[in-house]
Amino acid sequence: MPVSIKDIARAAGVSHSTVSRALSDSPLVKAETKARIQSLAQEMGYTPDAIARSLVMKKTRTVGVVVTTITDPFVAEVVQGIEDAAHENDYSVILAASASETERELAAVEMLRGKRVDSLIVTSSRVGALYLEHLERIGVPVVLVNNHNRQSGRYTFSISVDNQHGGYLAARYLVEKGHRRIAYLTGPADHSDSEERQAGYWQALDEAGIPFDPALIITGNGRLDGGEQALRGLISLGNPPTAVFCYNDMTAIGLLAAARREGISVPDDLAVIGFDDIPFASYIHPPLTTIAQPQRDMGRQAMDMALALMADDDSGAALSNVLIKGKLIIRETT
Amino acid sequence: MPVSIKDIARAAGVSHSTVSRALSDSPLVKAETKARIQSLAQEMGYTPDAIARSLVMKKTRTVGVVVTTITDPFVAEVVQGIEDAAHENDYSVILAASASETERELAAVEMLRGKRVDSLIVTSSRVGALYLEHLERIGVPVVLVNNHNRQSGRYTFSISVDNQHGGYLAARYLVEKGHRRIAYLTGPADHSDSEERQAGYWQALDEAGIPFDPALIITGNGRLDGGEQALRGLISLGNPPTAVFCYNDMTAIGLLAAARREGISVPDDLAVIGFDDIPFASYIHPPLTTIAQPQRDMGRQAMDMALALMADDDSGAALSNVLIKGKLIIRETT
DNA sequence: ATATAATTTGCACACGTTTGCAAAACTCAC
DNA sequence: GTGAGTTTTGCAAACGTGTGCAAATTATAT
Repeated sequence: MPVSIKDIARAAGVSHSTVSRALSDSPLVKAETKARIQSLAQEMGYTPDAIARSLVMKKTRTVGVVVTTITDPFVAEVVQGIEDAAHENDYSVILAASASETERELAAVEMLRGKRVDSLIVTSSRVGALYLEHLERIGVPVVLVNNHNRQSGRYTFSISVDNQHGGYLAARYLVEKGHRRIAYLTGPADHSDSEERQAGYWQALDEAGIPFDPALIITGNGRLDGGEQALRGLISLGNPPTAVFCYNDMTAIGLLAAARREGISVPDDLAVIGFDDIPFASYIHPPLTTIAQPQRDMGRQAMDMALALMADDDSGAALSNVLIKGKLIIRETT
Repeated sequence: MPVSIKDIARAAGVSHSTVSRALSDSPLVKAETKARIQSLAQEMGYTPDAIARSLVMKKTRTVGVVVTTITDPFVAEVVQGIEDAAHENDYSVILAASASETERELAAVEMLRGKRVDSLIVTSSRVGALYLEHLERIGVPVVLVNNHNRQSGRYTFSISVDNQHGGYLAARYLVEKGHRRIAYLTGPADHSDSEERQAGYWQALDEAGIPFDPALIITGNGRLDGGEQALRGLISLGNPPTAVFCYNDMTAIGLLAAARREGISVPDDLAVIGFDDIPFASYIHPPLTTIAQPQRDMGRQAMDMALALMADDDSGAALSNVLIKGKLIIRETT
């Protein structure tokens, strides 16, 4: 049983109220008793019970973070950014993974609601108006990472890369390099990220007057194995592409590995471009051309946004959705 | 303001005790009122306040997980394993990163103590008896991942790979391949993991009658850039090694990238072996030879151990430290 | 109809904090 | 030494739950 404020009170011969005040350095308590109580608390090994405090304060100083999987390096970077900013502001982070299953995602949100988190940060979930509604039900500020929300409510904002712009950048670059048959290797189904990147891809093709070939849209899952398996689909095509724009770097790296195994040389036989610029991207071979997102910084910004939203003052009022432009990083797979 | 048990009581015309019992499906309340209350709770959008519940129950159904950085794929896998097992058992996870700074690690533990987590899982921290003492101070079960603890107390257990054995396996394999000058590229200072792996390396060299050359111990940091920078130190050696055993895969991958840039061919000029078998290991080129740990499963096991320790029955009594043998996975960097 | 047993409900307290308000203890001036 | 003012302290209520125990209601047996 941890030592409580009452234990200290008993030891010091004062009321627990006085102890409470002394420990919060209130001017209402005499300097010497304050000192006495504080050192007493110290030696008794007192740690304030955040649970009890939360109950009366109606603040938990905790944010809930829901991710698909922490195993994706992009997500990991974002979460680390969140954790850094949270720690600096004395907040803590409850992590929940959805495994991209709607049911589990909802369960996570419900659990976080029960734990009375002060705010919710959700990264690349399967979106859906239906879902946003559920999010708002919990009644705390919500910030979406890479889930641009059009109709931001009073308390839900988003910070995301401009997916369409990024997709456009990637595809346009491939076009400039002379490619005409360019495939898009998608992320998991129903993720808005993937759809938006695809829209940018279309835009670039369209602009270049390249007709759209539905056979060039290959379904992936955003993971290494997704990219790996996708290669088959590509080479089995009668008229295979000369370049592939991948939903993310993981997918691209999977694709690269499969290509090498099949003796397909990159970038000569097949150009590959990714999305995210995860730390690994520059360490693999050939180093991956990609669209960079400031991942860790996006995490920080998401947390900062949540902090502003949670603030009592009106610092949340000035907020608006943040749309970050990704940067094309040219390396050696294109 | 979320709806409370009292709100429901008022709406149902009963006392809050009855509502409490009805919602926990107690046999003490009449079937029909129970049903009425339950559906009422449903439509009023009630979510039990875990904070209040924790206060009286003295259980938070929460575990604290402290890691160096979630950004390390090995750590991410372990944490995902923990999260999976936690979710299945209706536990939630508070994540805290230490950035390998002792001060921050201690702060994390203190914060988790304040939040009254039911248990603590700590992965690859900087160990130290001094530190373990701090861990025990919090008064909840502690399970260490990859921090073999010799003197396990009643409530602290560890699950880890047999680092020395793994290091031995790696170095012995290099010896078998004919290498005589084998370097060890360490992890961050003061991490016991690294020291133990190094001990295994020594053992293998010793067994092979290879004299120990202190110049062949290069300091890394367990990250990509650490491996990258270490290459300089290696090639500047008058009598450079023909093989390197790296503390972990990240380090190895960093080293590989630098080697390629310097025109050093792997494995011909330099053989490289890693540790962990992170998902990327088989996707890079050349695919990395490494010592595999069942990362995700270790996470699950850690959580299971914590669950047993937290159980009221004596299922924790049968526990002992778990030492897993790593497996040598031969790929193409050796 | 009455006594008794069985079921169902509510009262009150507890968990560890914070805080408004009143009471107590000091301080100072006269 | 008395009074007013100031500082310091403690009482009590509150936050949202769970639960032992007594009270109230209902069912059962005679």
